[in-house]
Amino acid sequence: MSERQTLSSVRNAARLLKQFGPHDRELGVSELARRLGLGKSTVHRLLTTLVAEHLLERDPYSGQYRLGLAVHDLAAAAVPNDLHEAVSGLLETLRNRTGETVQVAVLDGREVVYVERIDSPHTLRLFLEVGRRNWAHSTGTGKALLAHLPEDQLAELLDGWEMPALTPYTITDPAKLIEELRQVRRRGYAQNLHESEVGVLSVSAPIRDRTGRVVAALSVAGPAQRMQPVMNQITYGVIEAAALASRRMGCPR
Amino acid sequence: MSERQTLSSVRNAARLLKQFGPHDRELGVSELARRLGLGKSTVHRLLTTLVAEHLLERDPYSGQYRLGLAVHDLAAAAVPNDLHEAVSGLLETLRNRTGETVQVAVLDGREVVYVERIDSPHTLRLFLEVGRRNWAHSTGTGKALLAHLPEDQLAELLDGWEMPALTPYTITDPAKLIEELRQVRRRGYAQNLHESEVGVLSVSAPIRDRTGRVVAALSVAGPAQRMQPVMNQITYGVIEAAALASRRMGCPR
DNA sequence: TGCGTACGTTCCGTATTCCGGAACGGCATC
DNA sequence: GATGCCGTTCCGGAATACGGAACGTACGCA
Repeated sequence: MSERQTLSSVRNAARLLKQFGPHDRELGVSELARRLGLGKSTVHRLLTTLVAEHLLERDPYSGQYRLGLAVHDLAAAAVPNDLHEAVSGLLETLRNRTGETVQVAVLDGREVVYVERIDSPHTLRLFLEVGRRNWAHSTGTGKALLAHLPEDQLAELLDGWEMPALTPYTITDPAKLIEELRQVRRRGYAQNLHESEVGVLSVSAPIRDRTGRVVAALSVAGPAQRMQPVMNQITYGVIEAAALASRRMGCPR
Repeated sequence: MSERQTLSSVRNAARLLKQFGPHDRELGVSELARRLGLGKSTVHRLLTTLVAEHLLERDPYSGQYRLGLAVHDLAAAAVPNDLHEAVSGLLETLRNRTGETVQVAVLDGREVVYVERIDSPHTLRLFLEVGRRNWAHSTGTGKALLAHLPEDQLAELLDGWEMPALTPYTITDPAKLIEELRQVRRRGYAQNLHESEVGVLSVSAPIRDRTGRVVAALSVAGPAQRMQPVMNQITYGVIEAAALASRRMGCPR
């Protein structure tokens, strides 16, 4: 969009706010003027305005400025009400980018439930409707979710779990599943390699809420022949989309 | 401060951002113009500017605007690096307001450690230096902290805890302490009524971090004769200061 | 199917706002 | 005591910001 269509004083204010960070807790008029390339009187006026709006506050002793409480209020207001809103737009973008089915699932005991889904445009595609369930141990989303369960909850699920071998590749040994989940945590995403259905691959990454807790998993799934050649691109796209959804949920970077 | 000293377009931008909330996830040009009493073209320009700065984003389908990811980045930047920064200024204000000693403590096993302290100006005052420890069961800060421990951690502490009776009023029965802690949780603050030292009262409230977890307790303490007549005011001030510190830590309201 | 309403976008004239340099007082350092 | 840097205030100039009008589009209703 054209620079002419934006408000320079508002952009200056935004740029000023973005100067603050973990290593820049407090800043003064002159330092901000230097960083922003603005006059000191200009910066002084910006600061006064932002303090009036509680986006900044001034330390009465040092005279320096720092981010104010209204910033937290905005962040709280920015957090979506639900998962659907958090992934809004992200699934379409990823489906358009990869050409494959994109879905979001949550864990329910030893199963995953698909709560969001955008289908691949290909005729050959997975056919699973929202609300459908599948075994957690044999799907990418399931492994992405199991991997981030608290240890006691995972142990409780594993106790007495006779995992069905849906294909010759399905992990059915609890010890092997635990090792697999350790790998999932290590690299940040899960893969389903013919484990729920021969000929089907998927990549999944966790979506976290503002406390960092995993609340869902996002995945791309499709026929092995189409997925295999572009696994790296798909993996990257899944991780990026899940990270964006997490950030929308207020999860720190 | 004078209105003349602030930037009206920046104030408009701030007011616009504050229109968003849990019940106002997405807003359009005309609705914002109505709410803000501004022209639609003015609002359109504000929106375009804020989108450019990623403080807002626009839903490509509905055309409506919502808060953007930069808001979370600001909130993350707003969270103090440590507790000292979170309470900066709050202790002086509360001490000046109440005239009594104000302190912040953290829990260490069955003891509290005072990490911040502003002394009362009165000659008759508590004399405890930063770093000093005290029994958690007999202090306001201790009870405020114990009250919000996970149940298993509290049970572990209580197991085998022979609580010294520092005064005739000290709670030494674990069952009574548990009941007392339940009261503390219910009303949101703790009181020390001659329990650590006869003649000394205190009021404490918890400070929470961005996940809501209690990380410290803030309190006002002083001689019973001075504290007793103004307990309600002191209680209110303590709760308010602790809430402010919590909000600075990024804890939702 | 046509009409009315509301939305968002663009343009342009006007005047208000915003910018920044200069000057100043205060504080810290040498 | 001098110097340097900070933050604050003032004021003149010019650029920006405002908002009304006009327009196209979309939607709902009869």
